[in-house]
Amino acid sequence: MAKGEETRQAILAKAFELSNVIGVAGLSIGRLAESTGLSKSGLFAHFGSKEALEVAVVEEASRQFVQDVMVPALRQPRGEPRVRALFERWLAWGQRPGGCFFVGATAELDDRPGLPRDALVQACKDWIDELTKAARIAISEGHFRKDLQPEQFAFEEYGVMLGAHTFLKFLRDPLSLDRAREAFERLVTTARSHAPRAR
Amino acid sequence: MAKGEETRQAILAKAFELSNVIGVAGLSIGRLAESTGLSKSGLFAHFGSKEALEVAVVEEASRQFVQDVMVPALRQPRGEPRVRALFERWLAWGQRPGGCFFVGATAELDDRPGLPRDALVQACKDWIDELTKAARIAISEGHFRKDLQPEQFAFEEYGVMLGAHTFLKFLRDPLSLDRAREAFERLVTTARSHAPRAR
DNA sequence: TGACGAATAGTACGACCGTTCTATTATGGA
DNA sequence: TCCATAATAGAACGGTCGTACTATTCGTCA
Repeated sequence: MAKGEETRQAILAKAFELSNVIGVAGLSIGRLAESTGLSKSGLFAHFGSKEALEVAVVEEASRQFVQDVMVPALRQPRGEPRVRALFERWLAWGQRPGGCFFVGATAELDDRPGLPRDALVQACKDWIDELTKAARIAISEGHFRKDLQPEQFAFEEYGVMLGAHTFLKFLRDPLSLDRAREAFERLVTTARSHAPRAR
Repeated sequence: MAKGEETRQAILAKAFELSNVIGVAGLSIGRLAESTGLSKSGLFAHFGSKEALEVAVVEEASRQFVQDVMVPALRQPRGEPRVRALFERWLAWGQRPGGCFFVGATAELDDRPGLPRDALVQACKDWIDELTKAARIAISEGHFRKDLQPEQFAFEEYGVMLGAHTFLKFLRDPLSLDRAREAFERLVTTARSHAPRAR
């Protein structure tokens, strides 16, 4: 009883680590079995199907994301400090070996309907929702202007994260993090007061 | 002589169409042969290897991108109009069935060194370079403020595009395009005059 | 300690992958 | 028109994939 759950967790930890680099769909059962020291069929028995394994990996990634990014950031004071913490924690998360798991998995699953996709969509929505809520709190705390749209703020913040990821992991631009932080500062600055309506 | 080139082009057109949905790496020679009506080996002979086929597909995508996005946008007047045209043309490009080819391919190839990755990196850099140049011209035309960093502008613009793509194709958010356009307006607005340095 | 059930290994299957080799067909210039 | 050659087809290869079935080993509780 305890033994099975233990190895299952060990498999998922390794699976998440590998998925970060190869991708969720790219991860094969044979490869995963080899790097965990289990037999192919022994490992397979824990999940029943490749699809179920993928769902479990997405859930494992979500678990780690909550633990490494969300929880510490939500311990910061309400308002702008928390908004900043969410962003900085994500930057650190995105600098793992294979980059951000969710960004990589998004492209793999966006045109492949099924349970893994659904699980991933949910995880991303939860994250965006957290960004939105943090912005909303910053408004109510008086840090951000009252007519700011929290959803729009989250959308733009998410875009900065995606840009940072691409410039860092794909284009290998050493200025990636600096540019992301500057973009974030501009985002926060115009969230505090109205952007100039020039022309 | 002409015949070979003709079918090769027909193959690439179909390959690009399929890649847009399944991905560059996900596209298999057998599947591509079937949907072009050729035999597997007959098709294979045109490229010599899967890797060479992938490179050719990336080049075909670049060709179409230049034709559909870059050329029409570069016909617009120098300065802000051209910056706007580049953005709007990209939005239209990203609304194809499988979304933007390059965004999808980026995630597939970012951790897989090789010629296809190199070709894709070059294509993306060319695009970002074009965004940068357009911003630089807008500065020299007096549309954007003199101390704007064109590279930073391009980074942020690229981030908005990535966000639009994810919200549209993955999260299926119907407000995606509106949010992207609003983010772009904020970008342009703060490019015209300094953002307020509150605090 | 013994036995029962959970956990794991072993093996095999059919499908598809990229690739190679050889044979056939189509094309275009002398 | 004929023929060298380009273009395409066909069959087969070793490999890996996900999955099913059966056998063996192990952990746990009476």
